[in-house]
Amino acid sequence: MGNSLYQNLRAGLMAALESLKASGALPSDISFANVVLETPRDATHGDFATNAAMVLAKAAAQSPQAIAQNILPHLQKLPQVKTAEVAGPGFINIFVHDADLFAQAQSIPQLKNAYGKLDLSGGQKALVEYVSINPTGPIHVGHGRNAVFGDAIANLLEKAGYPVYREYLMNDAGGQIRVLVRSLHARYLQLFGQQVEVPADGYPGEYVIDIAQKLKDLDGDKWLKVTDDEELFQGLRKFAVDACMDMIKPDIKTMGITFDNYFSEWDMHQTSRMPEAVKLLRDKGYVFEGTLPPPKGKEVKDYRPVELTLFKATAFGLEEDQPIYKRNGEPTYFGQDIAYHYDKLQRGYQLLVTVIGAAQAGSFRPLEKAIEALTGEKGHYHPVPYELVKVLRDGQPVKLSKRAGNIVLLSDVLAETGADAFRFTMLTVKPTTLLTFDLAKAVAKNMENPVFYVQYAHARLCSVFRQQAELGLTDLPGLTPQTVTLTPASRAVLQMLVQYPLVIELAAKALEPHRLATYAHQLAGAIHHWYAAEKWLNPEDKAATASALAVAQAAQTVIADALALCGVSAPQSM
RNA sequence: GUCCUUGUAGUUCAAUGGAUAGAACAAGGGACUCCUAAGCCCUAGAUUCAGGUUCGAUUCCUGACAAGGACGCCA
Repeated sequence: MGNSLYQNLRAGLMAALESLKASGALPSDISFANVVLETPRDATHGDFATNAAMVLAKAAAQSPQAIAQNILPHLQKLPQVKTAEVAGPGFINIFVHDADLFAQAQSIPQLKNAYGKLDLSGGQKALVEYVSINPTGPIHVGHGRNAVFGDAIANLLEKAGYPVYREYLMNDAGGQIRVLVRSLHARYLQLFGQQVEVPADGYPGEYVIDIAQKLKDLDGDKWLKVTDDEELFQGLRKFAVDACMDMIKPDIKTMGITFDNYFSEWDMHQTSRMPEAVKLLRDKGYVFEGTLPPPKGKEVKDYRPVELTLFKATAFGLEEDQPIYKRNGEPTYFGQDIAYHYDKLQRGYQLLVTVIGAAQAGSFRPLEKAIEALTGEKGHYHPVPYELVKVLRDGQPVKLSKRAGNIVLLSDVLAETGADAFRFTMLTVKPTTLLTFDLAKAVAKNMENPVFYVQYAHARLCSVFRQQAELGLTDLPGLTPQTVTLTPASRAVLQMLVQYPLVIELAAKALEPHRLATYAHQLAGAIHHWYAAEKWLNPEDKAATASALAVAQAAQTVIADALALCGVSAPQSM
């Protein structure tokens, strides 16, 4: 994986530390876990900097200065390093040769999207589960946030070297589907002129009428006389679910997202996954029959203790045990979730990522413990909570609720902003921030959207190469490290390109794709700055032109790659 | 009452424990005879409060205060 200057340099730093350990200059039991090679904000602090001396000082019982002085000679011996110096409280600032920076630039266009590619998987396969909206209605804006993050995380993990499987969990077996079917049937009866109300707790949205119409077109009056709830559920479940998925899938497609699998919970329950998982947990002593204490949050008048099948979450330090089956024998959501994740594990995935609404965030802890119990290992389950989107319409917050019917549909927003703008806007903000999405701004003033700033940088680069062809500036000299000319502005761009692998690594490890968007925006800024500061195409100075274009080509590769990971297009012109 | 998330510029948001806390919009002021002005340059403007850990805290811990959310066998 030594295809980047950054990775090579970090390897050199770690080797230096190891040799100091071997020579006795550092204690033999010292840990380098907290040592980082970073890219300083301030360019005068070097191309790279490390905190090694400071973080090792205590364990080594030496001053940061003394350790730094020991490390320095090793770093200075590295071929890429021009100078290395101790600064501030014990930073080691490293400047590399322009020639090495430039060599990196030249290699990037050839590497294409292999540049920044890592192998962090450790042999693990990743399953990223996202969107997973209940098939009971259309997608709203908040769900779009889930989709954008899940897809970007999947892209990011692939870049980081994981085999990635993208999955949508269809909750097509639960109580909400029964509610949907009841609502559908009510609408269906209305189409036949019957005075029936949609159930109070049902889905009042108009889309249910459309589905009812389809049902009428398809089956005629077949369901007119049917009154038995269970018979209706059995008969109409799949039809209702499919109709809702038909509303959901186009929006997913519009965003440029494809899933490897739509996982049906109903289908899973036709298999023995759930009993298998429960038996496994029972055999390990984590499942038992017991009663739960009364709920704490609110007064429950009709509370009666009932014996249920429980998961022993308290064995893992949680407050309460969790029911796996309801009193009527149906699995609880938690129970289904155990089975579903057991299924993921059985399919050979070890890194289980789920983009999950913050409202459910409290419930992922028991699941985390259940997976721990199943595997005997920690660290398989990685929930990524995301907050709701607060939508402003005419400056007033709009409440998002499928049940209330006053939702802001994702398809409406996408139609107005476009997929690129929507995705990038969502990605510039970390998922745990309660995001305020101002419709007026997103729609009317989309010229101010940061996505255009980044895409424009890419388009400008493309434009320069078109100009180059028009000017016939094709007989450029081959460059050697001696003939390379870097200016402050082009060097700044190059510095940003060099840290790309680090950005990938940090974003992938933290499952935080918004860092990519932030990085892309910063890189675009450096490109615009450079573009305005200097003219790249200069027929009078072909060596300088060649240098500039080599950096520009590398920049084009990286910004296009970063945009691709975000799921955003990189236009040739705008 | 318990738990989760979040408090950064007038506003919307950034900042792997790191050096002078960055952008954008809004405000004020500039620069094209020149590769795309959806761009560039300059000015002003912020870490809720109090402790603690650390060489170093916006970041980690504790406690206030504030906002949003969850709290039976609902998904």
